[in-house]
Amino acid sequence: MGDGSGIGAGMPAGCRRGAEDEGYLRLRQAILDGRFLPNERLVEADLSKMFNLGRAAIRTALARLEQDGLVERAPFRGARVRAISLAEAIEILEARAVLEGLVARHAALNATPADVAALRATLERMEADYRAGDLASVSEGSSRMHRQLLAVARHQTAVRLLDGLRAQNVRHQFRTILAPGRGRGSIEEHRTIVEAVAAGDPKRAEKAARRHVANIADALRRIPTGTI
Amino acid sequence: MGDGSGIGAGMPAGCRRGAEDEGYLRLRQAILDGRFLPNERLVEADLSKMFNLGRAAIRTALARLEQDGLVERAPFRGARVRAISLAEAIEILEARAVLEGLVARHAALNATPADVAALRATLERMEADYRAGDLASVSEGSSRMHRQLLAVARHQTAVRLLDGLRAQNVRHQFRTILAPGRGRGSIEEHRTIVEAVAAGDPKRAEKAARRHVANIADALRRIPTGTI
DNA sequence: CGCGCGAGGATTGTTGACAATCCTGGTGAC
DNA sequence: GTCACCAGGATTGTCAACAATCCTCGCGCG
Repeated sequence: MGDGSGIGAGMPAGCRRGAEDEGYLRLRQAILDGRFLPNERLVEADLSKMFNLGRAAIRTALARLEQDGLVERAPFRGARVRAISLAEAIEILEARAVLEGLVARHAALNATPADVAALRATLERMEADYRAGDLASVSEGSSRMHRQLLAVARHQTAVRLLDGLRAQNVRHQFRTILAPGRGRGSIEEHRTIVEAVAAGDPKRAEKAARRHVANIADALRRIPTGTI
Repeated sequence: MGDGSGIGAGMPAGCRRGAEDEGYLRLRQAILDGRFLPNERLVEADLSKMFNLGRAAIRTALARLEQDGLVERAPFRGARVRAISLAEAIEILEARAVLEGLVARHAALNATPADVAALRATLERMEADYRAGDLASVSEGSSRMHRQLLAVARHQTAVRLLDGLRAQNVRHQFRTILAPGRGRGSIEEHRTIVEAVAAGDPKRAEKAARRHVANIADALRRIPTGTI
């Protein structure tokens, strides 16, 4: 079937893993992008047609996503997007807080001057975006900084865990951005982390990162039971 | 080979999840029990015969175990037990340290008098085992206490993450038990945690738990490159 | 009118066979 | 002797069909 060719059009030949992995990655991204609602059923046949992949590939992708905590599966009843309650989102943020603290600590220990420069550049861009009122870009900058810190920390285990956790509460993320006044504080918190990393102060870096994520959790707690 | 121990013969019909889950659980347990060596190849056909399960069930089990970080899979080259280096084991312990700290903090906030009594009972038993020179039982008691703390903390996310992490460095675990003098110190650390939880002091409980796991990591660091 | 209940459709779980790919061993040229 | 190279076997990836199970809807009964 030539139809399969259309799938990963933009992908270079360097794609190590076959269609199986592709199904996993694309389905995961689809869930993260909100193209499937929480509790929406994920019917294997539908997904198979939608992604032009065999049912087997879809099936293993669903198994892996279940292990990630992104979908739920019941024996003969199929898979559905796991709905993450507010309480669970807060739990996830609590776990993220301590892990991001660990990352910041290691980042402070390992950062080179070049790393610090890159972090500062990201921070400046966030400030500019904030002054321009572009909150979406501020949020994106925050993601970027987290990724930079992960890279600097050189801690594969923390990377793996945080990837999973960040994916899980991506749906609740946008709420915190809208919290009034949160933008300003968020940038200050990022600055504190960067400065601690720049100073090579692991304890302060850890504390700052923890505080930052804990503040996000508090912001979530403060927004009671808003719809979706 | 009687190792199969009579496949699923004794299982009542009450098994919630189908054969698929059974394959996952049994294969996982087999890896954790060391019945497969690190880097050993996991051939689907062999496992299928060994566990009397279809190749499909084995395949999804392997996919899930890969997501757990217990096996590695390459596109057409099959799966093998992931070998966890000493460096990675230390990373995992670092992550565990902060997460167990989180658990201890929540345990201190949630513990009822009955919970505290149960924790103290476990501690006493560990002391008795230690005085009797039964280090294996001491280690088991330590596991038991961790499980109790998880139950008291009521933090599903932390439970999930720690389950995965503890499974991963089960292979390196036995080394730390043998570290000279570690047993005594370990029991003292457990006592510190329990007392902090009993006092309802979250900060102290977190610190104590972190310190405890950090000490295990240090013990690992001190044993250089011992074989296996 | 409410409710157990069975038939039918829909969906998943499983099996077997086939295609695609990788690894191993041997062979020949230089 | 060493290296490129190519069959042959072993193993995984994929597909289509079948069996098992669940959910829904309509029907008869109290």
